[in-house]
Amino acid sequence: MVDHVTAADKASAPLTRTDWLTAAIETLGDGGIAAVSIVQLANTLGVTRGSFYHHFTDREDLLRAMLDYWEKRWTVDIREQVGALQLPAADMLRALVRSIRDNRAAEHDAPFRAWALHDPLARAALQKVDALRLDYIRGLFEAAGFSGIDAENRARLLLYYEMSDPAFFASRDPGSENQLLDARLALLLQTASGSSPPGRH
Amino acid sequence: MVDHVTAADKASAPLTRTDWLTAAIETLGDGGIAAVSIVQLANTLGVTRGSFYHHFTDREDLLRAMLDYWEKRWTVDIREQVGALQLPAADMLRALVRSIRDNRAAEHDAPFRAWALHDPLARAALQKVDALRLDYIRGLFEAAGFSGIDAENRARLLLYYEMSDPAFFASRDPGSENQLLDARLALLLQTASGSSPPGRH
DNA sequence: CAACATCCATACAGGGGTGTATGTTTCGAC
DNA sequence: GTCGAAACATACACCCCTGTATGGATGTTG
Repeated sequence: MVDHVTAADKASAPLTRTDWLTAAIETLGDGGIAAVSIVQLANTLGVTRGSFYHHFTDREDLLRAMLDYWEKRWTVDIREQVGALQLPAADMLRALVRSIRDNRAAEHDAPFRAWALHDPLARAALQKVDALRLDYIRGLFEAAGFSGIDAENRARLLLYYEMSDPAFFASRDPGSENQLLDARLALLLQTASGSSPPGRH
Repeated sequence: MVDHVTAADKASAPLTRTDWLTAAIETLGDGGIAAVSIVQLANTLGVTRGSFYHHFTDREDLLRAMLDYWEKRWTVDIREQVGALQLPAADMLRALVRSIRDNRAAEHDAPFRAWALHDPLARAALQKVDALRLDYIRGLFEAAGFSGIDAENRARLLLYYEMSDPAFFASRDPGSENQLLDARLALLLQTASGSSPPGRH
């Protein structure tokens, strides 16, 4: 989404390895990993497959490059959000959720998640990213005063919500969306001081 | 002599449309929708493609049948779980979560979810099932005394957790798993601090 | 036993994809 | 200007898949 491709459109601007990469990731988002075919990418880039095999050795070479790119992109983004604000944990959680929504993170890595379902390479990359995200969120909840199982639960509840909601029930009006978010954060940041439910234990 | 019409294994037991269906769904779980090819299914079933085109008109005919089967299976399962127990809502929620885990529901419909990402047919079926599930869970939270945005949030938090956790961080020891579950239900059934506790029902 | 439908095999036509080997153009360096 | 590498085109061999047309086997029924 970042690099405005230097117009490999009309004039003969020579393509780079990154041009193929970004085109492949975009195609992954549109049609899944099966749609990431060399001929199709060559068509959208306006060249033939001969160009591809100059920049990559294999199709697997491209797939690995896609995963590396995606993985590093997310580790970088995480660190940005970590270092950016110096606020109370509750506010940082709110900012994080907003950032996830604004960047359409859930929609963006859904195809990677689907890909990882049947490809060990993609699964390995995904597990790294997921672990990083959960660690960060758990740390925020711990900074907010929770610990142990409680922090773990709250972190997972928040992570899963933000990753799943756009895929499950997409596009509600932003008004009720914000209301839901506020109430949700209040619930997840609530201490166990009140009445406890009739659960065993 | 012994004509158990069960498994089309060795002798020439004629295949049914359902045999192809279940084989297709199993293949979907193993390799995704791209792996659901007629030749491959014919190989695993021990016949040629000629048999397929006797039971189905198209590949799309098979895909639609898979979605119908899956959709109806889940509506049936939901109704079973609705009518089964007559307990307080909190206990029914706990039973529901156990059922989801025991049936490996999340793992089972992950390939459908991935499929729906790039196929409008699958997406339509998935949205029906998701809406049904959320309605049911929200109803349980409303029976537990929550309402409006609060019930909606709690229902989604629980649904997303159960659908996501196996895919994100698979296979933890069952001990801490149960601890997490208890604490999570306690959190989701907790009332706002200071307000009057909700009577059940 | 003959007619008929069920179930499956075989053969053909076509499309789309990967890899590889080998030209062809373009452009900068010396 | 020529040499050579970069960037791409072309052509070939091969694989996997779909759809359709047609034929063969098997059982059931009157």
